[in-house]
Amino acid sequence: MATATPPTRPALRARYERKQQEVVATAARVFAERGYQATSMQDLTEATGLAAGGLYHYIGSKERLLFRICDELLEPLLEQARAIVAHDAPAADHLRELLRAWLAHIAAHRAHMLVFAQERHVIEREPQWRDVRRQRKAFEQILDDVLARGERDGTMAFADRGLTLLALLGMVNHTATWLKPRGRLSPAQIADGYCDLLLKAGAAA
Amino acid sequence: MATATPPTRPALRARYERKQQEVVATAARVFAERGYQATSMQDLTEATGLAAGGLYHYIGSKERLLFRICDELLEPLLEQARAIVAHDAPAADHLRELLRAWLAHIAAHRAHMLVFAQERHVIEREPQWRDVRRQRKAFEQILDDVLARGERDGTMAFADRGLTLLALLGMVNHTATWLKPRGRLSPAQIADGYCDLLLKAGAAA
DNA sequence: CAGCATACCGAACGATCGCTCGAAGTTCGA
DNA sequence: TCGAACTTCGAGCGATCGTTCGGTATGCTG
Repeated sequence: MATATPPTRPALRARYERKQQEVVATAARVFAERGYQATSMQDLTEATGLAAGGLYHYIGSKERLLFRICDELLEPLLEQARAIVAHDAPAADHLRELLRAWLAHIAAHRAHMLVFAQERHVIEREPQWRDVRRQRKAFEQILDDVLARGERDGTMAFADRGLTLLALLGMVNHTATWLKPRGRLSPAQIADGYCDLLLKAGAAA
Repeated sequence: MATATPPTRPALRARYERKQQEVVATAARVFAERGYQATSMQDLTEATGLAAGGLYHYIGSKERLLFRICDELLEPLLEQARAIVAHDAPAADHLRELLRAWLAHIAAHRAHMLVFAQERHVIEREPQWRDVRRQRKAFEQILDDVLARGERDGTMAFADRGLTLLALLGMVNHTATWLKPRGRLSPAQIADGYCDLLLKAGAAA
């Protein structure tokens, strides 16, 4: 995996990183629309306005670009999730907060999310994607822990917690495919909708 | 879209079609694992044991192959769904039957399903995929109709039927990514789990 | 058995792929 | 203000892409 060449002079570092992120965001949009493999570097030069050489100055390689997209998606989400479960609150409250943060994140990084889901087969198979897989796993674990805690303290009672978690992951991940900026429901409303769905289905007797 | 060259002699037609379907099934497996765009025709010649010429004898083109995979997935599923809602039964029974048929279909055509989900961006954008989009839409409409009927006759009461449908589509589609042939839960158990989730969440007051 | 439809091969085609690199232009720090 | 660091260009690299096609072998059919 080739690396880009960031400037050593600190004064230029900020400008470099801003432009780099701009390139990543543009690439994410194009990847989401056309698919990662189906997008050529030529497509990206057109979308970014940079020529081939200029593009590689910022990204290192096409795969590195994909990695960056995944990292920009998962890292801040995981950090938010950890912050939420760090403070004391009932499991149901944690679940609602997690879902709201998650949906807001998806809304703000819809293209990133679509690419991440679309390239599942790359992420799942290749050894160099182990860290990405680990981040995703860690996030899912946080959700499972919250559901487990709800079961343990008697406020939730799922027929099958494992299946419930998988259902939740499915519905939320799927959201990226239909979510529109000016849709009928806001990300928070969607999050609450999913949360109520789970809490009603798992209402303690 | 190039067309393959099926034999006119009826005696050979059966053999041709059997082998053709074998090729499609193999291709679906490889596509699901590596991705459609990332799979080269060379990969397919190795997976099928056919040389390039022999392969094209059966498939016409790579895109045609993708189309066949989608059609093999959607057409029989849609037919089953129509048969289910054709007979008289309570909405909840229809829902359960639909989910069972759907999950069984996913289990039997896991690779097809993964490819279909993975290549969403192709299917969504290109005009020649209109019929495929229409089939998917028709299936979703059948599901929505069942939920709407349940609301109308008072046996179901969803906070937001539209969101519930989207959640359902999400969780079921996502199932293909984690379903294992010898998993803890059978397709029917998963279907029932999802069905109970919805019915509990949408239990009439 | 004659003869054509079918099955399959594999070299080769033009196009396009991701990426490199030397050079030119620009900006920063001393 | 001068040289080094940085940014960007774009022609062009070797590799690989999906596909074609003339060929041969193997049936089926009359």
